[in-house]
Amino acid sequence: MSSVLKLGLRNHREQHDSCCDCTIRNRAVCTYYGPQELALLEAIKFYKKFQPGQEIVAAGEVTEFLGSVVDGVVALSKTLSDGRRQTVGLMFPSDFIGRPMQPMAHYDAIAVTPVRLCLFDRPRFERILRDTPALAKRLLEMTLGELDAARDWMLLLGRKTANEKIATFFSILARRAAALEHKAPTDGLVFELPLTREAMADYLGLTIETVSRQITTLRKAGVIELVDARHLHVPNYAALLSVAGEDADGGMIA
Amino acid sequence: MSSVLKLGLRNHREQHDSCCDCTIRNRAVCTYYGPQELALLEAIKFYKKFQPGQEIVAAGEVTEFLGSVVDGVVALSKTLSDGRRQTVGLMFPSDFIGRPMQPMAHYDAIAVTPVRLCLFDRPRFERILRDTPALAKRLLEMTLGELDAARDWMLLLGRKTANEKIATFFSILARRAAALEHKAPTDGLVFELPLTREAMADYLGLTIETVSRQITTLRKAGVIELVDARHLHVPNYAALLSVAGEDADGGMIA
DNA sequence: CGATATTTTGACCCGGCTCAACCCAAGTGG
DNA sequence: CCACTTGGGTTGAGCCGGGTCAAAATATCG
Repeated sequence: MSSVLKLGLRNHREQHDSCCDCTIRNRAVCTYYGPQELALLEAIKFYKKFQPGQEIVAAGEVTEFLGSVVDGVVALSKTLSDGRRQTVGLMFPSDFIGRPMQPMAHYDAIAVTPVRLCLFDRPRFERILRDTPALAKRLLEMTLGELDAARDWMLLLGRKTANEKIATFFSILARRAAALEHKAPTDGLVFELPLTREAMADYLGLTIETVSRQITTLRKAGVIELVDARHLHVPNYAALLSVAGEDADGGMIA
Repeated sequence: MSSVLKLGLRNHREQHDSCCDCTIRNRAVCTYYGPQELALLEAIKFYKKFQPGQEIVAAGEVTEFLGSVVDGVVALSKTLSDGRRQTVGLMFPSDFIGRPMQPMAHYDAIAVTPVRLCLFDRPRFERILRDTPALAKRLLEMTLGELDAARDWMLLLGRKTANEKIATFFSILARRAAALEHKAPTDGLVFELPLTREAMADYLGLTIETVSRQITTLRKAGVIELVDARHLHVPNYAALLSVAGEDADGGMIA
């Protein structure tokens, strides 16, 4: 219930690290910034850690801060009054959390793994946003990317079968894992599933049981292998893509 | 198949109208522009009309133009290789079509009613975008709005029942119709359904038959009345919202 | 007016949900 | 060290909402 982005947590700030050797330096909002512009953000940034399952913001709250995911995975979710829940976005390192120019949060943000955020005070960030076009441009670029990803996900939610949903999700994780090592996905790739079955179900518009059953189905079909419940081995990436219903490398981003 | 935004249609341009008395002057990308900035866009804009069902762009095409919907409704859709189709956005007057900084279209755009677009040559528009922060700001604002709408729609696609989907869609159209007359939705509101049953099914992640059946169900429950197949009467807006599963006025935008 | 598209309705089926049991690994406390 | 929780994950049995297939009813249009 108590949101940490909401109010007065300056006391809990982590110490500064230099932006220059930040792991997300070339992918986050600050990408286009040169040294002196970067100093503007560096001056107002602070880090904050969250435990798995911890709520970062709740829908409807007024947030005082916004910023980037540095480590870990954050789920953005919406909930109906009777408890049905849909995750509308998974935020990985370098993704930006919080909506500029509109302080009220439209969705819950929950840490699904241990998370570290690089946060900025909202009014100060928005002033910098007004004054430096490079930041505005990058933010527009990232938002357009999010929009494309959201629309890809709409196709998945509205039209794909449970089996295709799981395969699509795994193929995206595989691509992401390969990209982190600066290469294309290869056969034999092994990567971690950062989500519980429940978080996967929320993201894919399914139930836990269906997620589990479809994973079993993919396993028995030889499309994937489970190292353990949280580690996946993809013997044949093309086969996975084909089950996912993507032609070649069909557009998904996040 | 042949896309009209793609190439060399300068010959088919409609005549200019003044931006000053444009019907979408205060809501489109140009909102924040003063007279002299507006002249920049005015100089390069042209109008183009489309018939219902006509394709405006196809996914994968490189588009030479982008711009605003002036009249009518455009559906943005994605299609799987076996033909399953999901509409990922409905664009109404003042909405912006086309992705700056990335010429390849990610989805089909199809006119669902007679449509008039106000178009700009891509390279020239992007130059203006670089040079005038007001445009960039407005575009960011609109894109963030689209992202919120897309995520709301993900909740609908992933978690709502067919009945709730239809009711939600109608409540949004009701809100939009009321907003056009600058007032809140009132009981007794009558408005047009601009979409065929098929287009609704594509948007809601359903089949035509289910759409038709659920409309009948809502009618028999007294939540809506059909003036004719394309005109809806809402005797009790609160009842409609309640069926839609929205608390009070739950956040939906487009 | 026939011709063609759109919408509605009916009968049936099946994929994914519900409910329930069970498994397993990791605490936790006596 | 073992008994007991606890939280994730898997599996099974049965059901039902929405899909499929088919046909009738109702626009829309030359």
